[in-house]
Amino acid sequence: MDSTDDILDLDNQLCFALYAANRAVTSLYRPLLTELGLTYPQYLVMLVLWEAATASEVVRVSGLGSRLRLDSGTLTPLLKRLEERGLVRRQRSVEDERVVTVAVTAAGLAMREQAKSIPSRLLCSTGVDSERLMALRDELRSVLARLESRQAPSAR
Amino acid sequence: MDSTDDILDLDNQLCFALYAANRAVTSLYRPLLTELGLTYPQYLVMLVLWEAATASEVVRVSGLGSRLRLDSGTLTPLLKRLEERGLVRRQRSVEDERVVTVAVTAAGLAMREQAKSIPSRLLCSTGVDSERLMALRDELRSVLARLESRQAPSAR
DNA sequence: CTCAATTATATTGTACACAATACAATATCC
DNA sequence: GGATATTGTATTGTGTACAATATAATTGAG
Repeated sequence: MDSTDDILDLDNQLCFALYAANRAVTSLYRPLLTELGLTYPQYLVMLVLWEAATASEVVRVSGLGSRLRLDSGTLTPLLKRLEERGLVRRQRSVEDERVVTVAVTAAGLAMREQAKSIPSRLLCSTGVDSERLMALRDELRSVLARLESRQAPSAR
Repeated sequence: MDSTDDILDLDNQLCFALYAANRAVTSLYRPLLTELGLTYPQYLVMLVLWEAATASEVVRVSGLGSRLRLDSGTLTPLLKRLEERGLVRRQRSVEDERVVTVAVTAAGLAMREQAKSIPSRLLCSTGVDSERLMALRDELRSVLARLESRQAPSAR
């Protein structure tokens, strides 16, 4: 195997490390979120909506999308499932009928109390010390910011 | 907002940083892989198969799964699509008929030459220096190893 | 005022992920 | 050697992702 072959070596690749680590972490969340009946992306949506409810802010589908970097093709069916379960209310704006706002219901807000234990329980289940995880998080955020500033010109 | 609310703050969470960074990196690959007509997970499968072809090793579906951390429910349809395109050959073993081996065809091997340019082109498109990315990759790998050693006892 | 461009969301189709289950073949225990 | 457990892959169903397209409402130019 010559040196150019190493370039394609799977284990050398950042992409795969990210891909595998992401799925490993998601699978750590799975059992905890199953208790709430949420999937991982649903949990992320609820996090944003809980934050907005606390700050008394109105959230649109487009706002959720830019925050979570998801498009409407992903969010619309996800939000409809949360609405069917009574956790969320979708409402078309009266000023601009193109806009759909999303807010947690009382049941959705109540779920927040159960969700509060998740971050600390997850941290325990990793077996990795928290300073190291926070450093990793910061590095990921920094790289993400750089990537997004690069693709911004013709953003989705 | 009291301090316990911070725990659920989206931006504090490693999980989201991983989730978003993974999708951002995948979307950087997308245009390059589209030239080859591959999706990102298909590309990862091809990387393993190219490596195996070089080493003259036989790869099973289960081997692909443990390497990529994917199960047969994901791999079987993916491999069938690669087979339909003539990039891959699936063959049931004669010694043990439960086993299906997967290998690249001549066309699949030829694609490797085109794929060689991908890592360096991707690196350029990130705009992040490579030392930093390698450090991030190593840290992710290390955390992944720790997570997997924890969940290993009752692995999927 | 009206047509064109833009904006915001929804819909459709393809392709992962993964849990749950099915099923067939091999291995093992007695 | 036959019941039982294990192993390896396939199938099914649910839920994301995302490109491409559709639709409807708003904005803006003339």
